[in-house]
Amino acid sequence: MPISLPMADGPPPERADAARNRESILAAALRLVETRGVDCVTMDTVASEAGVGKGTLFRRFESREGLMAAVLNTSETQWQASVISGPPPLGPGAPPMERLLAFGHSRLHANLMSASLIEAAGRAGQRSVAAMSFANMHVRYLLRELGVDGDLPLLATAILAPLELVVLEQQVERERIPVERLEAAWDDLVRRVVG
Amino acid sequence: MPISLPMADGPPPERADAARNRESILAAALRLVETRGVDCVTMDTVASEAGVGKGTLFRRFESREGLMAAVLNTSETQWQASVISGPPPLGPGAPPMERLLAFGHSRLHANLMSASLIEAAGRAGQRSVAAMSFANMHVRYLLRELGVDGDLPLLATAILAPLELVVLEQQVERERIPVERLEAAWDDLVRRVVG
DNA sequence: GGTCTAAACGGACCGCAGTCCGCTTTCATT
DNA sequence: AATGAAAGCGGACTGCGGTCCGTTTAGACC
Repeated sequence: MPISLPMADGPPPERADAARNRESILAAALRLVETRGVDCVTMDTVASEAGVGKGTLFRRFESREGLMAAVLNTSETQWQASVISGPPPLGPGAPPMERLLAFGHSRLHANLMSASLIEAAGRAGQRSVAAMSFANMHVRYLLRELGVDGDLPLLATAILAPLELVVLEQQVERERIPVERLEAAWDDLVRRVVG
Repeated sequence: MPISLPMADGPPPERADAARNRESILAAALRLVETRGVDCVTMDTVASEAGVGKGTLFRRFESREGLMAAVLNTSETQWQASVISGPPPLGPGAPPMERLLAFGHSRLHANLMSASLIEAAGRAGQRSVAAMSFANMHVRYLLRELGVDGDLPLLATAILAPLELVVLEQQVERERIPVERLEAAWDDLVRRVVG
């Protein structure tokens, strides 16, 4: 006999139809993004493809940016998994400096890879606490491991900043700088900061 | 008697009415942005306030982002002037390291100050070659002055990256980090990089 | 001043993101 | 199984960015 005690009982559970709809929306969005490309995916299309009304999309995902952030999140999660438990040097097992450099390269490539999706996710992609704060936390951990001292959270942010898409795109698309040079420059930055 | 030699004669000159319209559009946009705030300024409003048709706006400024970038450019230009010829330590006269630190602080504040406008300018704000490449050039110059060697263009980009609005906003709005701490962390970064 | 052409103009029009509100479904309770 | 209320649903509707194209105008040349 469940009695209601005066505790914070969190957000109310999701209704069955709501869950079903969310999954089918996400699946439809993922499929459409893969086949047509992000820019050609409209909310109406996703809605009709998922077999729901437009209002449902917006109730579940807040905005187009929110939906795209959710799509992006699927690949982001996979990437995080390979950082946490994948093979070295990205995953655990390699010495910290090697891990850090591998991390930077990997993130650089990942960001360029899903560039259009990241852009479409916009602020929502940035502020998904998961995305940014995971990377920051990991870098912080590696810096501590390397014996760096100082304001680690902000130092981590500082060395992650050049890997942000806005910066990368300027360099790759506008200035035609080859990726290898970006990697080398990032390695240099890290060594200066750590050293 | 002007004869037409086979030379590249650049872009054709702007017609008088076109110039007049551009100015009145820019003035109207500036005024509206100041009074109502960026987010409440629609293209239709700007058009009617400037006394021109909507088509004219888009022919002159390409897009809403382009128009906002043009508005932003007016304050950006003032800022550049104070870097080039203002009083030290931001302007010339102070030792390079002091200038560099003053530059970072100034840019940090400037970015936060015109946050909404920068966001509204979006990609157009980023890629206005003037904005980014001026800052990069200046930092490059100061680094050279300080005897730093390495890939200076990319090193400059790297230390400018944490000052980008996307990064700052995450820290200030999301993580509630006080500005003074951001300044201190940037100083620390610079000192590590310069060695 | 007349004429001719390229440039500029402007507002009707379109597509899409996002809102609103009356209807439907779920499910806890009995 | 019946019931009631809260959560969910969906599609018509709005507002804005952006385009299109028939009309107007600047200004070069005669």
